[in-house]
Amino acid sequence: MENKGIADVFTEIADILDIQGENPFRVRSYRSAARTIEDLGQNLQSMVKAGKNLEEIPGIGKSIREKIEEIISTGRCHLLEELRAQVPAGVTELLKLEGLGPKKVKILYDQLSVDSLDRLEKAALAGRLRNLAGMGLKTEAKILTSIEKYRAGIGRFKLSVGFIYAQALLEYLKEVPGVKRLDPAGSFRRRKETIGDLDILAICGKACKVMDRFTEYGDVAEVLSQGETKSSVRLQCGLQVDVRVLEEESYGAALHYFTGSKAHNVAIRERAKESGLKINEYGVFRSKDEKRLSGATEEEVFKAVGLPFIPPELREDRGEIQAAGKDMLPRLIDLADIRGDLQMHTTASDGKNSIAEMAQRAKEMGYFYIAITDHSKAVRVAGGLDEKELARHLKAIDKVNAQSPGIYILKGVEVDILPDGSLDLKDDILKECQVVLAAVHSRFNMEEGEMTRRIIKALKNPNVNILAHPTGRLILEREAYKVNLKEVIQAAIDYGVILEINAYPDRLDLRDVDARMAKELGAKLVISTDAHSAAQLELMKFGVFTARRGWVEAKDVINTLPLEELFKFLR
DNA sequence: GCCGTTTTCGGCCCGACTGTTTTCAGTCG
Repeated sequence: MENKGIADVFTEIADILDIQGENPFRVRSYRSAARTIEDLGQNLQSMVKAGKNLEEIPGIGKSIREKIEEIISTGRCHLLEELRAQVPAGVTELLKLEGLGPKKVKILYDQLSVDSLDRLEKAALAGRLRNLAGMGLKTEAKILTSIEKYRAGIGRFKLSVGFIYAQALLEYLKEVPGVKRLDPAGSFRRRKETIGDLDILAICGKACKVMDRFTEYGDVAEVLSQGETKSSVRLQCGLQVDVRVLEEESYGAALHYFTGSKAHNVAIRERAKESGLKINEYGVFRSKDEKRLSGATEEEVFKAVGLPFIPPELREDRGEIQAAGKDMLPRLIDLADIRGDLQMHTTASDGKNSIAEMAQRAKEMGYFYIAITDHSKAVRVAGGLDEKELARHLKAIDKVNAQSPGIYILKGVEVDILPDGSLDLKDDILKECQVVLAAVHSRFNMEEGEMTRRIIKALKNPNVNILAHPTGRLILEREAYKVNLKEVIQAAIDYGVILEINAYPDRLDLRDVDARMAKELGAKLVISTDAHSAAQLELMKFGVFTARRGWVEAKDVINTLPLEELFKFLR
């Protein structure tokens, strides 16, 4: 069983216990265990096999450890089966509806036997909800629209999509008279790969009409709530946006609070409590007399709990608070550290621009080098190159280099890893390349052992320099193929292969937690855009965000190096 | 259910907005 499957078991247990009105802290324990497991970066099954004591993982104690072992050895969880007999799965699904929480779901199930979306919809349409305790006409109508939205699959958005909407909205709000400051917070500011909504904080002068102007914004489909300090809307695309107006003196506390993550905030506030302080979105207060101590900047908030500033990307309660406490936070890589881009495509395969155009744009961006890495022939849909075509293409690169374009162009290729682990191009031509990326583009549905052997076999080829998008996932579209990533990373280290963080916003592969595992195991990384046009070279920032979320430093990443030193890592 | 520089028992983060309520519970972040 994969970690995700085990995490799902605990999420469902938490949902059912929540509906049953069980001790909320017990519920929280299951939820936090589920989250910890999903973020773990290491396979629980392998950990158990290796005799690791799971109770050393924070948030996992005796009871949950036993259940994990039960799930791994039997594929089942006794507690969950017991709970499901009391509350069917269709009931927990109702929790996903906006506006429905455990209390209302319990009432619906107990009093109307509502145990599915369909039955809920029928009950609402028949007007049978309005007479239940705590519900009325509005609740009934709201539930119907929630069902509709849920069915339409409105959910999370890729970070890159968030960037587009955030930029436009911030431009608009900036123009509102009286607005002094605007900052996006939330998962957007933490640069999470997907965002559920967009939080924007504002400082405004007196009588500023920012809330009115916000809810009048042209792209608003629906105003969800409007208050003096907080308003929420849903945009046409389905993205929810919240704007909060704050006082200058509490802006740092609010920025910290609304940047989250929730788990990070809880941990920080617990830490504050230990030293007799209370932290909320308005500031840092002394617990005993509520005296306000600070809160204008985030630095003040961290300082109050004895910590240095923690970059937003790290705020996931994945050890950053402990690291900050020991003054051992990583010095995270910055976009400015990047000196070149080592994966891109041209018109020779499926790109939109020529070698020279790619080089020109990269030079304008201040890069010192790029690698041109078109596809190999197995990727037919992308117009992949065969040996002869690649040979001609490499000559074309030589030609552009010879015209002194002001940037060095490495000759490269993205060669396909065939199902048996052999490469799609002959070694003779691969030897002519300065950068060989190897990547899987077919047969994603192999079983884990087979896929792991396939990739490791490819890494053993001495011509291979980089393993591109190592897990093959497409965010919100396609799961990663099954592979033992830890073994792959170890093989990459053994054979001197660099692991890619693919910056293309649909991929971000390695993921943040995987990149962190790779770094901690001692692997070297490269951040590349996989650009299919000159404009897409700008996507590098998304790869850097992912690296930062993975605790990656500039020294872990080879394309922060000057060209001469880069060559040392390219066998 | 988890956890421990006050604790192995007794805590466990905190506030805004909505809708259904005449003072608050539920939901959300």
